[in-house]
Amino acid sequence: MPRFLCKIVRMAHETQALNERAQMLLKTLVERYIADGQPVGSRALSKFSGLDLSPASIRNVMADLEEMGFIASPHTSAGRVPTARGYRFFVDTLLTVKPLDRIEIHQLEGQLQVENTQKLVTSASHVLSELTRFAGIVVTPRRTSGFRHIEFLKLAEKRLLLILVTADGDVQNRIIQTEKVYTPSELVEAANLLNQKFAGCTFDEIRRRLHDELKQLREDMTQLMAAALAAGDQAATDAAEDVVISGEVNLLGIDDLSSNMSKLRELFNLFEHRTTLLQLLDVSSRAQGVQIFIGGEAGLQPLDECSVVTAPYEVDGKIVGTVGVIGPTRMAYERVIPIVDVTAKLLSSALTQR
Amino acid sequence: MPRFLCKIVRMAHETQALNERAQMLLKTLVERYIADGQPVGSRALSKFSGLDLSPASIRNVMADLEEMGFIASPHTSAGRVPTARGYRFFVDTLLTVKPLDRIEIHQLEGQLQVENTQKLVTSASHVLSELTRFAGIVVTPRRTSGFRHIEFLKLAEKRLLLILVTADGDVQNRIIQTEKVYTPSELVEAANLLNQKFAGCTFDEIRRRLHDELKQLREDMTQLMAAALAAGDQAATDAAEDVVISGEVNLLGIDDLSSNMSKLRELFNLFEHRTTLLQLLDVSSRAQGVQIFIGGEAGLQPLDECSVVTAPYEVDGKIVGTVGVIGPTRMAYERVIPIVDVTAKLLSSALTQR
DNA sequence: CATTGGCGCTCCAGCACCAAGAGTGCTTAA
DNA sequence: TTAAGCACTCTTGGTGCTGGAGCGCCAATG
Repeated sequence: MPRFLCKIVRMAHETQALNERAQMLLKTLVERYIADGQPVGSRALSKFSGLDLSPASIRNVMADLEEMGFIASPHTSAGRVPTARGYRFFVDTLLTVKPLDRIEIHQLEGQLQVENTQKLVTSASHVLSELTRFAGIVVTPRRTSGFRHIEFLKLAEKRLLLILVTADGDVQNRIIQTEKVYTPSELVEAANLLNQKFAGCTFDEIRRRLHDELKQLREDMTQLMAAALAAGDQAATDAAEDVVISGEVNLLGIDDLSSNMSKLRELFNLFEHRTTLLQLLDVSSRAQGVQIFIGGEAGLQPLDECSVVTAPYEVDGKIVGTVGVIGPTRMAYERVIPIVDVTAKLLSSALTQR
Repeated sequence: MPRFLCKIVRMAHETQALNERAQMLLKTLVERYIADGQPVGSRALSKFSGLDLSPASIRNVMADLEEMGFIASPHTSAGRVPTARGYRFFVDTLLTVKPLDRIEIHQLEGQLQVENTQKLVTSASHVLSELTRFAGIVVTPRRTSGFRHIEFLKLAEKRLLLILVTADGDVQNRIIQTEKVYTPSELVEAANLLNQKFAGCTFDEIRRRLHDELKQLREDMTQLMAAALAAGDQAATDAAEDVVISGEVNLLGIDDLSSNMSKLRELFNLFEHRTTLLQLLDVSSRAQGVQIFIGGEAGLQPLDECSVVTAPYEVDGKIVGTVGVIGPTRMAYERVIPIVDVTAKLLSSALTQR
């Protein structure tokens, strides 16, 4: 039993009511529908289920399944289509995922660019979209707000460049306008002070502790410090978590989605509205392992006919972000799930090494 | 006569053949078509041209215009639609642009984020897409490959962070793996050497000149230098020109484009293929002032039903990049042109100030 | 009693057909 | 040169028809 089946909502009456045959039929129905997108009729099901039942018998079971809300028919005389609930049950208890084989994992690993965090995250998103042919999403890790090293660099008379190496090795830079003209040695002095006394602290901490020492400092130094703190603070919030999306284009080709243009537009608007997406993905980062949101389960209308498959990734055992895929609800889950799973793991190990 | 009408291909016979009346009619035809997207018939033209001609007379002129390739009819009994050539003539000699008023310019100016080059460019692209409701594009300035300041920072035993301030004030950083463990003072020494001797040079120059001095340096120093140079080179190519696009979503709503899905997909694929786009925009940066590419004029099929309006921007009088808008050929040029024009100018002045 | 075959019913997709409307081209008259 | 009239063409929207797919129900069957 794979451990990423987290949201198992296996209500008692469901498994009771769904005998083996019904489950089997639901399974093949969903599989067939995922495979070719057409409503599945009793005839087809009788052929592909491997159960050696006549269409008539199957019709009875299908009627039951429909009553229980697992499947629905678009109109009177079409085949049946899985409902969101049907998909849910399918991925939770019927789905059999085959893990990626070694070769695929190696390919995937090779495509990650490990030069720096930014590139790593971007390439992960890219790989996800390439492999699944859907949209890949990665939430960048929240930066720890502490700093490791600070440096002042004189650009012009009254313009300084503040270089800030954060605790996790990323570099931020900010231009500061000053009132006074500082000499290089003053700048070095200020930087040294900050580095020696406060390296590793958050800017809030520094501000608090600096307050006590402020009296012993010269006026101009104080100003420089204050500017540095403000800039640092801004840099910290600036580097807040963000979400990287790639391969949105792929979704244009999915006919399930591109049939109604307005839905598609909403979806793409959602992509531009990072914050909303972030909330959804934040939820997923609280759980462990692969999570699947089907249709509007996430509470966002634009995702009506989409599913989101996510998995958190971690640094040194602590969850710091989420990777995932957004595609049509009618997607090949047994393929997408291991891809997301493995990507999360590779990302974790790549980040932990550094 | 506005100076951004650069590509005036006013062949002699064209202006000769197009008497004032024909020009007037072509103008109102294009304007009407741009306004409501329907083929324009002789009746409508007679009403809106202000020429007090009967539909029958106008039909004669329209027949001429069609023969000359300025307009075309989608089918026998529809109105007429401007051809690419018709649009061309329209924007080149018939169009009257009204410049933005002061208030709009100020609004626009307020939306540009001047914190750093990256933000400036991104916000410019954003502003363009917001104002025109099409896709905004900005080619980031090519970085000058020289450097202003170098700094080494020890991350771990054998891991260094190379901080590189380029001549134009942008900061790059690279992680370097070393073989030897360097002491902080060694790092300072190396940085000082590079800063004092080579500030302002390109990395190629440094490499050449360093070659002579290499003998006088200790072995470990040489290695450090080599690593720095390699990283610097990579950073320089890495920060090569790139193109920032925003508001692609807007194009989903344009019914001219979203009618045929496959075209739309091609278009979005083009957006992901930065390099191709870059070539097109590079061409535009050779000319001065606003340039307009109509339909496939740029030589790219995906842009069949699109127009591209571009303008180069400059730093200290030297053209360093291009801003522009991609939208449907049926766009309100008299509005888009000044927006692009002003954005380019604002960007220029914002960049020159720093 | 579960399973099956058969029958009637419903709905959709595709096609042909028709009428209305819009707009043109051509011809003729002022 | 301009205008008016007329015949012609083409699109658009609506209607009606047919074949096919699939279901529900019912009775028969092992």
